[in-house]
Amino acid sequence: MPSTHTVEDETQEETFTRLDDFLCFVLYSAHRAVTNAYRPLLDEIGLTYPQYLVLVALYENGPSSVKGLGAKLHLDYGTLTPLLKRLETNGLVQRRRRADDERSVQVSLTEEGTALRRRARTLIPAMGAAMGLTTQEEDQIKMLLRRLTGNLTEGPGA
Amino acid sequence: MPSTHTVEDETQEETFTRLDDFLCFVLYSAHRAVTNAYRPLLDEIGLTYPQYLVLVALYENGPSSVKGLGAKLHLDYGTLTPLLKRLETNGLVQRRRRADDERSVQVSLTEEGTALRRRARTLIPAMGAAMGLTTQEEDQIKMLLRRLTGNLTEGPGA
DNA sequence: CGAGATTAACTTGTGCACGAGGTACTTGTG
DNA sequence: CACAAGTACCTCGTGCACAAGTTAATCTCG
Repeated sequence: MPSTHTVEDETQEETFTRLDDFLCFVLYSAHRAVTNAYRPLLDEIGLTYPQYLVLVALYENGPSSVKGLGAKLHLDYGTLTPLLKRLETNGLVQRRRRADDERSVQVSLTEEGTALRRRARTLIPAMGAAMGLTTQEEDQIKMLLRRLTGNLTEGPGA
Repeated sequence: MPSTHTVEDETQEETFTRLDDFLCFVLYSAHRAVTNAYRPLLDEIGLTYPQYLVLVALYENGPSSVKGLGAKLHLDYGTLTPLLKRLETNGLVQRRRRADDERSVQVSLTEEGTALRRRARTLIPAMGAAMGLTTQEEDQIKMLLRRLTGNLTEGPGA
């Protein structure tokens, strides 16, 4: 009940979806709840959430270009470059220009970075438990959200 | 297949969940896909995504304290105070100290802010269409994500 | 009433996330 | 080979998002 409404505009009153029913808001809230839940665990190993994802991606795919990481994580250079520099400063990754293409920067995990990613193995089950959903429910969310993301980024599966 | 693996550590190889199967990553990707899809639409009316949510909340609940907005949106003062100042600079909200409690700041929509929120009424159906999910699927996501958020913020429904 | 606790809001600092603009290297074409 | 186009990356500016520390008003209760 918008308190600023006066009697005049009752012509099309209350056709407004409630904020709590916005899918985008539910998604936004859930995302922040999840990253906030990860935070204390990641603080212990000195990582932020996006940094953690970068280590996971590098562990999974091996040495990658910045472009490749961006494609995997859907992030651009403006986000990745400073993030990777911080990881390098902390000794977790190495950044090197490729000899065969001086434009490209090859990012690879150091031993310390590899060890840290392995140490973070416990995070997923810990978070899974805290979320309190069944495996089927998690799978259902993942399936629907992947379709949503796909539709929004590649255009509807036309 | 982590390329940095050597033969020694095959003891517990491949117990690592793939990044694309992280629920948190799926959620993070979907959230960013949605806000990126909103961006061009919001640019037209000169709002950012969180600013849009604040206008929606104010329209729905009427004049609110900063604390009240924070509770509704799960945001803290460090985020809201500068955001509200920008909205005030743009003439969309008014900020006023309450007479009966000088600690509290009452935030209310201006006429321009009210008009803008009404103008943004078309965003929800437009985005809903772009997401390409059925109403049932959207309801399912909302239901599951609300439970997830609840479990993570209030602790499991113990 | 008055000292201490509480509360509402603000400020500062760090780190994403993204757009726009810039640089250096490589490729394609005449 | 030269030069235009394209590519990979970096930088800068804006705006969240959050933690930690600060200020000022209000409440508590002795």
